[in-house]
Amino acid sequence: MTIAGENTENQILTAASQVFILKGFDGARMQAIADQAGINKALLHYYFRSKEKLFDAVFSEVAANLFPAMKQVIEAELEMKEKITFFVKMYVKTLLENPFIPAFVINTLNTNPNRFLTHIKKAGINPMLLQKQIDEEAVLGLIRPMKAEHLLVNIISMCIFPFVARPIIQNIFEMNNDEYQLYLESRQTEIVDFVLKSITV
Amino acid sequence: MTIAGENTENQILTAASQVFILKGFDGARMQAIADQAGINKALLHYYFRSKEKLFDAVFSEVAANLFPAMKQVIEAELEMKEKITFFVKMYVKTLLENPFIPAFVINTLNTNPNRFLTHIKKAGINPMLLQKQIDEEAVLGLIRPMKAEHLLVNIISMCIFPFVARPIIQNIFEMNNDEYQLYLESRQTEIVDFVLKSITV
DNA sequence: ATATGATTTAACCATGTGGTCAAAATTAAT
DNA sequence: ATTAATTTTGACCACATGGTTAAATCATAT
Repeated sequence: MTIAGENTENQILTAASQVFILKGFDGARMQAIADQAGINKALLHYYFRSKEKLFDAVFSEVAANLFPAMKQVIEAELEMKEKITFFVKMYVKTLLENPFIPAFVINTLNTNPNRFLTHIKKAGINPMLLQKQIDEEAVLGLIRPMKAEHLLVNIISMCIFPFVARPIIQNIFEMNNDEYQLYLESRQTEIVDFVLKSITV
Repeated sequence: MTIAGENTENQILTAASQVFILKGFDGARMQAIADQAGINKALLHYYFRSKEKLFDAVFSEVAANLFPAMKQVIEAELEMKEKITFFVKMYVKTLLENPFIPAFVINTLNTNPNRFLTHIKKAGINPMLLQKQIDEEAVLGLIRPMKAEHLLVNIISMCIFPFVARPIIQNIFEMNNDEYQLYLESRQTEIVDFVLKSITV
């Protein structure tokens, strides 16, 4: 077996990622993916039986790259404030490298919920651990008591939202593309500040 | 001219809203809209020339209902902390009544940016005013100094995100639908708390 | 060199899709 | 009641779309 097969498969996956992420499942065209990959449309069906299967492959890969890093930080051996600092900086950095992923996931989530649910395979994040740490540190007076499901969602919301609502925000605050890039980068420290100030007793 | 025309037009708009919001532009089918409205597909084209035009009509209406309330609060004569309290409660309440709108807008924004840009017509929100108020109250020591584009985005992020990422959050924290509803409601006070604690000097 | 299996392609196919049109049905005007 | 205008419909069209197939090309082993 030559590696050409694997190679083509990867070409297809790369092309499919790009098109699906940009257009969503419904907006993506098999022909567009084939063109992007520089191959015949029939080859798509040779490697992946259907559009759905191809999408699943792409989505799995994308989703797989999204959660583990998160999980890793959350379960790290760090004081909560350090953990938050580290998490936000890493997460926003990841988003800066893949700015269209969040909108893609949200789009899939909401227009094809069934398609998503098959892929959810337990994000693997254990909020109990997080809550435990919050409780412990609260007792020590390091942070104020709080529910993990609010703290975590607050943080992630602030990280992700500027990526999915970019056109609106950019319009309201009249930023050009360069300015918005700087804005996104500045949010790393800004979010950390904002959160730490809030959870300090 | 009878009002029957207007009536049918509204029927169509209502049906179109439902289908577009649920499926997005690309996923929506004219036939599905016609069925939902209980009319013939050709009637859609009689009242609105094309799918695009129909979508525009829907999107205009949806967008029109989204910003003005926001603008109103932001320009109100209230101290910042009161303003935030009022804004968050009102905004989350609005979202609870239209839980699928944010995902719909984000979807449109990201998969059909051009379609959106024609509708953007200046959200009308003037961030300068907000910044001015922040600066003034910061001098008075009522709140800490901060950039409006971070404060406002932080707040709106936390309000909206749980509506667009619902399946993920619900999965991670293992909530059922009722629990999630309560969670969303509880966020009204939770977000206010979180923000006020953060901006207090 | 040649047979064998994997890979790639061009040409097709069935169906779905947005959109059109002429005729029917309904409403309004005389 | 008759005409004219508006609204609604069923049938239809051109084209796009996901998918198939048989043949061609390529690689590999003998």
